[in-house]
Amino acid sequence: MQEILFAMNKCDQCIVRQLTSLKALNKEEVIKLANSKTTYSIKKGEAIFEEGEITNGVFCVKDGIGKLSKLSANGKDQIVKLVKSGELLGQRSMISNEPANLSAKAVADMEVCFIPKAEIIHFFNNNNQFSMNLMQTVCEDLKESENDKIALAQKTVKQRLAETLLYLHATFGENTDKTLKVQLTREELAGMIGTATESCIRLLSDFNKLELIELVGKKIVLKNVKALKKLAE
Amino acid sequence: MQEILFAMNKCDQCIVRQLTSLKALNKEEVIKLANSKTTYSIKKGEAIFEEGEITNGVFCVKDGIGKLSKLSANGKDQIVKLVKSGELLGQRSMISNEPANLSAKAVADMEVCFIPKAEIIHFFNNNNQFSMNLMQTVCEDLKESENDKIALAQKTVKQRLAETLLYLHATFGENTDKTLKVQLTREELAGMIGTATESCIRLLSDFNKLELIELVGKKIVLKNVKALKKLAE
DNA sequence: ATCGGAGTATGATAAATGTCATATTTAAAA
DNA sequence: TTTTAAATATGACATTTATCATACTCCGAT
Repeated sequence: MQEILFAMNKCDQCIVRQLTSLKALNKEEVIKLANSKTTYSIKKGEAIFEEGEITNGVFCVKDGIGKLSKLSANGKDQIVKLVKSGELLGQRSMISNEPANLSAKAVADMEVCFIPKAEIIHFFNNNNQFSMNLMQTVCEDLKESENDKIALAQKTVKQRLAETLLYLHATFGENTDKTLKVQLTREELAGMIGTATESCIRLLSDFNKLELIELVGKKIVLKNVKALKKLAE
Repeated sequence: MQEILFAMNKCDQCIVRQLTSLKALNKEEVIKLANSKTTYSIKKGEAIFEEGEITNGVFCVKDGIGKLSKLSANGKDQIVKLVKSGELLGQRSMISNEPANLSAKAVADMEVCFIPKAEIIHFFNNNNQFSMNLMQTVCEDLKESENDKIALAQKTVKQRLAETLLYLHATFGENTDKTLKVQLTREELAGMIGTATESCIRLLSDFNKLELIELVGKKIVLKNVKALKKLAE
């Protein structure tokens, strides 16, 4: 009994459970979850899994920021999505029974929990609310991806940069000195908007001169959110 | 009894059932399906649903070809996906409980069946194989969308055009005169690859001169698939 | 505190793509 | 068959973006 309570608490108090499909789990299921999960610490720059790897489960992000990316033929690392606390990683390839299509790496130190495939499938088959939640998460990802696709096809690099800076600000917030909390290199930022690193740097310079942003060393401060929004359309 | 058999046949013999998540349904469920579905004929150019509409169900494509697209601020219609016989439309927004993010229009005359949301949700909650199939379909769409995103971000218009022509050929096949079966206007083709109509026309001209394709009026014949594949990388 | 390398910045130039104007062709309607 | 509007094609040019070269700057390791 003591043990069960202990095990349960391990997941029961985790913030992630309030945010993901996992919120649909009942007490019994949470105990099952707590007993099968494994926790990992991932240092900035390290990989959680690599493209082509078979993961056999999903990773739950407890803390930190990660990027999902794919190395393209020309050697550029295209960032498809950033993930933060409360998101699941590797759901898609697990459900499709395929090796990972993307690599997952830490952009800031991360804490993640690994949940084996068998657990997820069990919850999926026995808890309608859970399966619906999971389904909705994937649908949300799909919508976002489709909208990104449209932006990539129709907006200029400048617009996409403005949009991405606003996204980073809205999603990950700022430090006390107003700089963006996610600290991506210029190369990573270029990889998010789909452009060359130099083009990205050049446009940041332009934005700086126009006082839309301020460059504090390698960090970025958004100075004129309204104008950035207008620029992004 | 006579009636039940009749109703059942209506969906039981439909090819679509062999291709979609619907293949997991049992006899009883197929009868339920047959009794609740509505069949529509959509003429080329007509809409099945428009962006922002609440559909309250999914559309099953029995025949023909459709496009999912979104009108962007600059007035261009970005095509996100083409659908053919055996695919479901509107699953995403139905599951997310949101108005449609995209418009669905016929590119060639279509036959579609509408299945009300209540039916789908019922199958989802009571048939694990169905819910898993549906989930896998959405995951497949997500993977495709992510890969499209990478292509848009990293490939040139020329590469994307080659890639798209190969996709149209592989997915929809050719007529007896070797021309592509899907007949998109140059504007639609431009909308698929995310470029200006004139750029698309110009590149088609180039491909024609290089004997990679042949332009037969408004129709297109792929003449050198190998070279196109190489071009697309 | 200094050094060295990665990351950032900027210039010069080339290449890709968009835009606007205008001609030509196609296919459907009269 | 002729007519006509829409679609396709092409030229001229502007703009955007990539590429290559080089310089600068930050920050951690020594």
